[in-house]
Amino acid sequence: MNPLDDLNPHQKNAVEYSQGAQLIFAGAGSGKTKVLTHKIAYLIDTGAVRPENILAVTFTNKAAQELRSRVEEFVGRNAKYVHIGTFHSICARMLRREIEHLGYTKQFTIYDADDQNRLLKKIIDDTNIDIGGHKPKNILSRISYLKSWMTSPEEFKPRQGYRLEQLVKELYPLYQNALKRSNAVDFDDLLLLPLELFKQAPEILEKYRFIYQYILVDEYQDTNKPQFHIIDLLAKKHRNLCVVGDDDQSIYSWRGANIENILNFSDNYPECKVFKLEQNYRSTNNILKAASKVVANNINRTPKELWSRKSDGDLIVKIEADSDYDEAARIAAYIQREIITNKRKFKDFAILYRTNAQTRILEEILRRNNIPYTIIGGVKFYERKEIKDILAYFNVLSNSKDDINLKRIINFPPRGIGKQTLGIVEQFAFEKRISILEALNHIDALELSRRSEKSLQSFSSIIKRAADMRESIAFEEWTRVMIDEIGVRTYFKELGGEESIQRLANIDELLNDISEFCHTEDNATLESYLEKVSLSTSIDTWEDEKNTVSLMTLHSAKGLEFPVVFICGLNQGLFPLDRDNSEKVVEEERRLFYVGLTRAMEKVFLSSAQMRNRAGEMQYLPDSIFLNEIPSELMEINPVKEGVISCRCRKPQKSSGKVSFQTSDLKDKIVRPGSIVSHKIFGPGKVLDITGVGQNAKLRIHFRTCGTKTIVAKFVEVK
DNA sequence: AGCAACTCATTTTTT
DNA sequence: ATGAGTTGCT
Repeated sequence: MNPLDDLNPHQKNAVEYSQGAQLIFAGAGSGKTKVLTHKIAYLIDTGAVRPENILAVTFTNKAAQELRSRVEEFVGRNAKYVHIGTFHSICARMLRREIEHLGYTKQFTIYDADDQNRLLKKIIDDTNIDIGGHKPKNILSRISYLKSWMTSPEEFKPRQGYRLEQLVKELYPLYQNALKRSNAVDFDDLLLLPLELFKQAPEILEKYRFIYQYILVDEYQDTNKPQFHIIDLLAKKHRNLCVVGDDDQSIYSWRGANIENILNFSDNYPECKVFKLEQNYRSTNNILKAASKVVANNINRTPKELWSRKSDGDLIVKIEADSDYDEAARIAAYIQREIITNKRKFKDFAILYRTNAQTRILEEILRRNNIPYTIIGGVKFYERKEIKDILAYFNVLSNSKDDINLKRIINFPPRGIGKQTLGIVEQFAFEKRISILEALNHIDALELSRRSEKSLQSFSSIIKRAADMRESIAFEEWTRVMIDEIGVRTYFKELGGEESIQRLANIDELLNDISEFCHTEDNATLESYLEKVSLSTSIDTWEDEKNTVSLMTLHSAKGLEFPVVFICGLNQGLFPLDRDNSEKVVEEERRLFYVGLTRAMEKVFLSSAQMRNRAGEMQYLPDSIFLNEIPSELMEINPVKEGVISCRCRKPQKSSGKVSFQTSDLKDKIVRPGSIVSHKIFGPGKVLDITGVGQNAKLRIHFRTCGTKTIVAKFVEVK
């Protein structure tokens, strides 16, 4: 197929224009990915640019994969040479090659939120700084925000009387130093260090300018300051820069995304040509009208008019529920109704919400109704404890300075290295200015009991053996041997119980993942695998062909489309979420709502619940102001009456099979006096009486092994 | 050193 | 309603 075929005139103009800077305002569903795909193919096809000289930056790895496979349809194997990836993955790859200029080694570790948290906590412990009630996580998010605006520790001016800001001022430089000492970078560093590199070594900038002669950036409205500078520096010479975005879909200002980047693009590239794509191919007209009306309430935007040739379609359905449970039940009922009356499949539905905390109830109700679902987001696979522990071994093997990961595993599985022993080693390492792993080479110099010394020796030799093995066997095989060496499997097998079985299954899943990686990646190494792991998100691993309902936050839904979309929790305080009610914040929430509405192809359901359980207490919340912004003639309220919706009364049933490893088991324990239960330590026993209800009820249990004890319900298994 | 159970605070969104 | 951090027992 020709890259200029199958395009509307506006799309065609945008594809054809390939001389210099270009700004494409692409409304929701206007064929943005299509234009990017065709444009890359066009550049290659016409011989204007060689595939290896094209850089395309997308928002998620999934989008990158999709773009690559669509380009492949045009240009075949040439697609392989196009540089396509997210800002973070492209920067990580660049740093892997060049970071030594900045005093790190190529084996640097990418720290995730949990690693960052451990690192900051260690600093707080070591320095005895009193953080008086403030949480390390909050301090970190402030630091991250400063970094996303490129404010250095020295430049940051805390306001008088703001304790949190004083703490940030104190801890930010220490945190930064600690990262470097650990040969580690955080997500913000991935964007900042390339800029540092370009400044310190202009020849490297030249090199990449030479490689990336034509640059395309997707979702440009959500780029932040460092991202802007990276692109700007790279593009400055050839000035072949095509940015695509939609200011109405800018939803990441809280992490430093700067909408001005797109609104003021022509200030930096005065020669740029502006294109607008306003024909929507995704949604029915009613959906589009509603979305346009909503977003028109925002002041800070470029005016635009989305239109569609599609029919009006169904009205938007407003679901008015009594409670959050009722809301979930009604959603479940509408899904079943749509499946029966309109022959839809489970995978046609997405349920979108503002906060991850809303998943729990939805999950429970869907499960009770035998509706298969996949949760995108929440606890990610690679963040599970047992997985992170194994990955910590891998990280330590790659980067010997990584004390944070080393501390995770020095006593996992338990080998008798406690606080005391670790403290001695840490102190020694601190004094000698070496890493903990290096300190283990001098065990004899430490004053330790025979026992502790032996434990440390055994840990140290596991690491040494593993390091030696890396030389001689391939990565995939090495991981398998490693997992045996570590003894995690044996540990969980001996520990027993339901939870251990799940953990063992997850470890197998990890091995499968590694093996798949090794068979798809050209040169799979420990480092390249770790990089993939640290940069992958739950959206990236989402299998869209699986026939399940998708549950995710509105943020995660960006860039996706579904025939039927539910947006739930449309209550004032929850969506828009209240933290401070400045107009700027409401505008971003409104854009988020706009993003949600425009995900839908055929049908939208909007739900609110009068009463919701928030942080353990019931709250009455009025309807979201956003609901009033949709013209009433486009909406029908509770079209199906109460009697029809009865599924919430249904009895809990076992799930219809494996839904996903992210789905946790519903605990339907019914305990009464006389029930036989089993305790992990004390074994089987008979319940004598019960005080309280639910998971925290206290049970008096007579155990065969050790007589009568009082145990909290959640610690026993019902027979 | 290790685990069971308590207390207390906690709900934004994520690369 | 849950989880993290911590205590207190073995």
